[in-house]
Amino acid sequence: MPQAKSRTTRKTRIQTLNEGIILDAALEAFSAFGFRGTTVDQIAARCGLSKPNLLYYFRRKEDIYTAVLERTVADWLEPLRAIDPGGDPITELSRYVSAKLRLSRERPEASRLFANEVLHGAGAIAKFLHGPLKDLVDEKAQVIATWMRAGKLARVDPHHLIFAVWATTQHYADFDAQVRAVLGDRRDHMKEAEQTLLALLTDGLRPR
Amino acid sequence: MPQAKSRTTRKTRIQTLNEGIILDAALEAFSAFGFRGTTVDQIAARCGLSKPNLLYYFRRKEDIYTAVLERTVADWLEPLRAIDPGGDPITELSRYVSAKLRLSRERPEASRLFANEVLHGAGAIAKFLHGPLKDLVDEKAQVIATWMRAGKLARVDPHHLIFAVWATTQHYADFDAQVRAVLGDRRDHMKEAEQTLLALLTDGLRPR
DNA sequence: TCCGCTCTTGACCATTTGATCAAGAATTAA
DNA sequence: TTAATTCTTGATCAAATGGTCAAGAGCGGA
Repeated sequence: MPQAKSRTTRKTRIQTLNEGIILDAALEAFSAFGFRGTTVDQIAARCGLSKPNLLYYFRRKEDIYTAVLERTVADWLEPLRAIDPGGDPITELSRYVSAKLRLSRERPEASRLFANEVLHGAGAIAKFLHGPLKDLVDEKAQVIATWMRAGKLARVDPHHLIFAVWATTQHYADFDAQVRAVLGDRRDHMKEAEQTLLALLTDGLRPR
Repeated sequence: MPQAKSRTTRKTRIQTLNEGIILDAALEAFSAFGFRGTTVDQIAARCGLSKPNLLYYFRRKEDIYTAVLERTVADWLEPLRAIDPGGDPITELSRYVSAKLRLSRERPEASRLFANEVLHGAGAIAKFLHGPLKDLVDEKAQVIATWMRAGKLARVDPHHLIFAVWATTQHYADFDAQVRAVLGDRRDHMKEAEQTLLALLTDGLRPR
């Protein structure tokens, strides 16, 4: 039982390798079908291991799920953390939008896994949401509030501003099926999405 | 088998009643746990009917699901359809945002059911997305484009503008767990949300 | 009231699925 | 090479679950 051992012993070469393979396959499966909609057999088939072999590395299906979530959630904070209080406000927020949009395009499964978890109550990541996430959001909301008090940004609620960025950017990963249905097979819609979101964020719709 | 009969015969009083009860319970269950995550027993328990009784009104679990989806999806188009080409652009779009936001607050389960379906590929509503939804969006995008050409709105991609409204408003239903975690138990955050979204949409962040 | 139709359910079935285990194969350290 | 450890899997199990069925209860129109 590698889980028990790993507290004291270093991980084997094969262990590291297979855990990675399993988590990759699990991300695809869980993000596509959800926790209950995914079977251990599916994950096993997807990564070419036998079902008992999966359960050798992760004792329970739930352990696979939480491991995948934890690996995903880590990257989630990065772009927000990168906002620089010393930078130009519009530039910093635009970079944030672009970074989140790039994540949506490059790792849509991760976004969908996260979305699915939150959508269903976020039971498995409640601690993350109330802890690290809330702390970082509060911190950056303070930064934005400072910018606003200095007259560098229009005054809106910083928290809801951050929500708006999350919503609009992750939409392209989470609601991909809907976006594709509405836009048809238009190419490169992410480029147009970025232009639109940046324009909206900085100048809004009222003509100047 | 009431389904077969209903083609020719009118629905019984009891039939109408129970189908309503079942679909209400099913909406709660499916939106909370997804299709695979919901059991027929759960729905039955929630509405006080026996499992075989549910399956008397809806032969298969999937029939319950699609029935709930159809009932939900109908309301989905309404606010967008209400956009008036003859009205003031900023006013019309602001009303659209407010209407969608109100839906998120008053019927979050419906929003989450829809979100979950799209998130997982939208297999059960593909026809709706490619048909009625796309048609209506294209129509309203034309309206918005006309407004822009007339100089009444800043020029952005109308389709992505609509996506942005969807994303930001539905976010408060779909990602409720996250919003609550970040905001704490702040009361009435929907009021602040509305102010923020309307301000962003019309004027953006650049100070004037 | 009476009869036909609708409605309800306890018992049951087949399948799926998460999880276990013992036995053997592969790997590693000496 | 050898022995200890790690890794792998076919067979199997128990529980959960979607769905069926026959038999009886309830309802509504004549």
